[in-house]
Amino acid sequence: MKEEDISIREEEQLYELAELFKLFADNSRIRILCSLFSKELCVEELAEKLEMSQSAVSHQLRVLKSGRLVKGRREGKYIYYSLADDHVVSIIAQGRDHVEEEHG
Amino acid sequence: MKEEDISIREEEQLYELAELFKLFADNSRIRILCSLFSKELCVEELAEKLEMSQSAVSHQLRVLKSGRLVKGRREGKYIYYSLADDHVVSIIAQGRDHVEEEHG
DNA sequence: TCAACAAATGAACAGATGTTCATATGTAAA
DNA sequence: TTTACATATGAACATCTGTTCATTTGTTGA
Repeated sequence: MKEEDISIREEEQLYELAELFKLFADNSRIRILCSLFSKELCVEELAEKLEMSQSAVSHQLRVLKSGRLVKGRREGKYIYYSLADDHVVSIIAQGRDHVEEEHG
Repeated sequence: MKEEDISIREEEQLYELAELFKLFADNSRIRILCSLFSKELCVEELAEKLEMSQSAVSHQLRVLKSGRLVKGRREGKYIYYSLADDHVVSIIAQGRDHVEEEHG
């Protein structure tokens, strides 16, 4: 038996980590998340702002919600979505730093 | 014309950001990157350690290299790969914090 | 209840992605 | 140059993923 610096426990974590990064690994989802930085928006507002169909936005919000990156708040006919977590902002900021440095 | 808090310049950045996160959004690639945290490894070492084929590892290293996340150093027959950038560690660490908190 | 609107959902489709298999390239030692 | 080994690469294939389209669910106001 040989030494491993990655235990089985950590293997599970790495899998979850990959799953987390998948949520950020799509242009539509990144744009949705960034749109929610400053204020909550309903589905139609997102769709119009991002020039996506209502259906496409809704499908992606579903993905983001199941990944606990956004949350929805019903107000009458509308459901307002916002970021579920400050981590979202810091993860994106970290990535942005990397992208910016590559151009420097 | 309506106000946008996301300029065209930023749209490009968001696209690049999604491309960056794609590199982390795969279990094989995450495992390769984490294996390179502590020390550089050649392709065969990675393949054995991660129980992947030589070809699969090589294909993924190509992706990671083109994304400037790893770099290779030839030493005779072997090519030793290592992380190209400290950002890799901090991005993964940031993600790990998020994953860990979700379990807490 | 009905009409109108907002959001969610499922099926279908096209495009992207990761692996395998076979092969080519590159390096070192005989 | 030959042989052996390390790595890279291209094609093929199966799987995954994001969008569209059609429809359903849920809410409000008449």
